[in-house]
Amino acid sequence: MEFVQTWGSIGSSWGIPRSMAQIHALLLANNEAMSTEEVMETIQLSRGNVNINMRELINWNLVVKQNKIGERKEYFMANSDIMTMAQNIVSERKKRELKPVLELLNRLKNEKLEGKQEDVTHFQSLMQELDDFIKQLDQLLEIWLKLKDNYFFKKMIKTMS
Amino acid sequence: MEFVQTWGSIGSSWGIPRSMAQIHALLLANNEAMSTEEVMETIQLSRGNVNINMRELINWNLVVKQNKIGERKEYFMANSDIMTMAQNIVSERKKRELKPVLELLNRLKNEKLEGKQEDVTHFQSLMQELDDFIKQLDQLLEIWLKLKDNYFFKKMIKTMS
DNA sequence: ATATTCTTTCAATAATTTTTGAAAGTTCTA
DNA sequence: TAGAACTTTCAAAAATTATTGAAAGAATAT
Repeated sequence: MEFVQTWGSIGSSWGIPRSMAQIHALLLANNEAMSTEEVMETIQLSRGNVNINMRELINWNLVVKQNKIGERKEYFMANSDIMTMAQNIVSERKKRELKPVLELLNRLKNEKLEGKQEDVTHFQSLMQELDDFIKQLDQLLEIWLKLKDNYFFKKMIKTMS
Repeated sequence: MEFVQTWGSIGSSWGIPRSMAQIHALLLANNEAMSTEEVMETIQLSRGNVNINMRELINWNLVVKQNKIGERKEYFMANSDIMTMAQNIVSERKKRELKPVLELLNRLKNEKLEGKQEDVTHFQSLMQELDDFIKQLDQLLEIWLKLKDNYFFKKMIKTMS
């Protein structure tokens, strides 16, 4: 329960709904799949809340539906591989937040602006810098995903820290 | 203004107050230091709001105070190096959010728990996995900070993407 | 076809977070 | 020392976001 609460408030401070993070934590901690009812009771959330956030967790690929044979009820289970979990969270937020920013930056970078030449230049080079930076960050993430299981990479990380 | 608005809503969706991000964006975009009054007028925020969020930006090392000679008023300027900016944001959030989680994980990892042996083991290995993961992420960030300007590293990033 | 069991929806409500602005505080000037 | 210029504080209000729960919708069994 303490883990569930903490995970919830961390999520919350990063812009992820508290309940969504709590449900995720509960499923992560739980050895086997749980039904909506079980989740509702364990962390005291309404049916609608669990339903909506569970769907979101499924969208993010953090949770999968499971059916038990002979039962109509749906059960849910978290993907328990942490790396995969992180990957999914990163790629989901990238999709939602990185792309729109890049579009804006590129548009503003090239837009004709009124004002003192000096100010315009300053603004446009800021746009350029931000654009470069975000792209570099994106590449770093890609590399990490590609190399995370690579022997030499792990060794390098160990050596360097 | 469009940049300010967008930066504001991105900040907001990552758990950073909208006004704080807006003020930051405005100062970034502006070639020279601005006074509280100027900020208030430009983005229509109350004096208190600007004051409080400006202080926070200073805490995060994203903004510095400046004094113009012969003037009593304080002026503010954003640190315009994007890399430094990113570094400060990362280290600030690390300080606030990473440390508490690591403490929790370590405590729970070692705590005696009641329940089925199987479940306890599952939970404890989750704690271990999360702990390892967060540490690895932290190391990756360190390496990035160390190597970001390194010629071979940049080349590697370029090659790999 | 109807009942039963389970899931989904969404308008209303609640909780949380952010923002305001007026008053108090500070610093400097004359 | 009073007064002007500026900054800080924080209780109250506003805005935003999350949650509820009852009703409607599906799917299956009898």
